[in-house]
Amino acid sequence: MERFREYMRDHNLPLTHQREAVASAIFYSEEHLSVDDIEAALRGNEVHVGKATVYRTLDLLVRAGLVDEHDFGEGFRRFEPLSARTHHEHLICTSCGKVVEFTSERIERMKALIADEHGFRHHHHRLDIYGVCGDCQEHAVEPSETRRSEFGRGSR
Amino acid sequence: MERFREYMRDHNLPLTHQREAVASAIFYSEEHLSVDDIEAALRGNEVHVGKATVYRTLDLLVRAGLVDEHDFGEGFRRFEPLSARTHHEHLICTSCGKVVEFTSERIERMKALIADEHGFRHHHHRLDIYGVCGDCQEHAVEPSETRRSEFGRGSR
DNA sequence: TTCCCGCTTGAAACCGGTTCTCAACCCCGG
DNA sequence: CCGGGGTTGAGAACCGGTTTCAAGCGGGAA
Repeated sequence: MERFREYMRDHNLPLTHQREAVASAIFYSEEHLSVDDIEAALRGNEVHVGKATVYRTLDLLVRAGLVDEHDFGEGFRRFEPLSARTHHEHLICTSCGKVVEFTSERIERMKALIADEHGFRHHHHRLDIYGVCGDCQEHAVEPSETRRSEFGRGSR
Repeated sequence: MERFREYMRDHNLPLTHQREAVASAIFYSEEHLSVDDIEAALRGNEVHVGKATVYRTLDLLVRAGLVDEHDFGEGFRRFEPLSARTHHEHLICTSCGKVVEFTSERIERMKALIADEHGFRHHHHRLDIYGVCGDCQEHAVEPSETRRSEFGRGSR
């Protein structure tokens, strides 16, 4: 949060109530928030924040390198604070939607290697593993072969 | 293509001209096709295929496990035949959009290991590496720090 | 402190991909 | 060849996300 204020100062950008509200909503959450989540968290707050401003502030935060943007194939994006934590990958449960994070030093090294091999200047990457988490494996109907296609297209 | 007809037969689904047209458009292409690409390829054909049918048939093919669906962050989906080829990952150029495929036995092994570690029953995964390809590194303006955020949100 | 200008904001219009609706149509078993 | 249930197509609806533009602020200047 302090880093956010610092960034705004350094770039001569006005620090409005709306921007602070959106930023704190993200920074004080451990979740991967959707725009809906953020709007819900802000509802009832003393400062009202419109949808457009939420999107604009998220853009700003992503550009500032303070927030990371994800697409889990739900049809909309999710955001998470990129505090001091290192880059990490995601394990996504196709049954309940739970997201578990993990890191792998070996994958970090491998991605650079592979990009090199193909003449690419590596920039960033994304590794998402989809599966069924332990909880869902227990008290769940046997996952059918259609499970995968039911997940991932969202509700649009 | 034969596997497609087989699937339809086995599931008692009518094999219409439209479905055959869409299926062959995909199966006879080596590219990652968008719905637009598919419609363009079908234009001028003797059988006319509506947009809705293209989407419905793609759904069908994905569910049948004959086609794979990708989201490269362009704002729309792309599809590719999942013939007999093994699973592969993607290297995506953030400058020209070129997609290079690669496989890595080590990654295959690692993903299973990681899923296990967290109690997940692994199902599928996606590894996309974003960077700048060799061609674009040469005759391109020096990639600015904003390049990443400009890419990935599509043109919507 | 007050003034002022430029950046920010919000509501609503807009956009483009995808899905839904429903009447007309076709595949296919009988 | 018939009949009916699944399929099709045009367009409307839907839904994230972005743009528009008039009104409103932030914060440096005076």
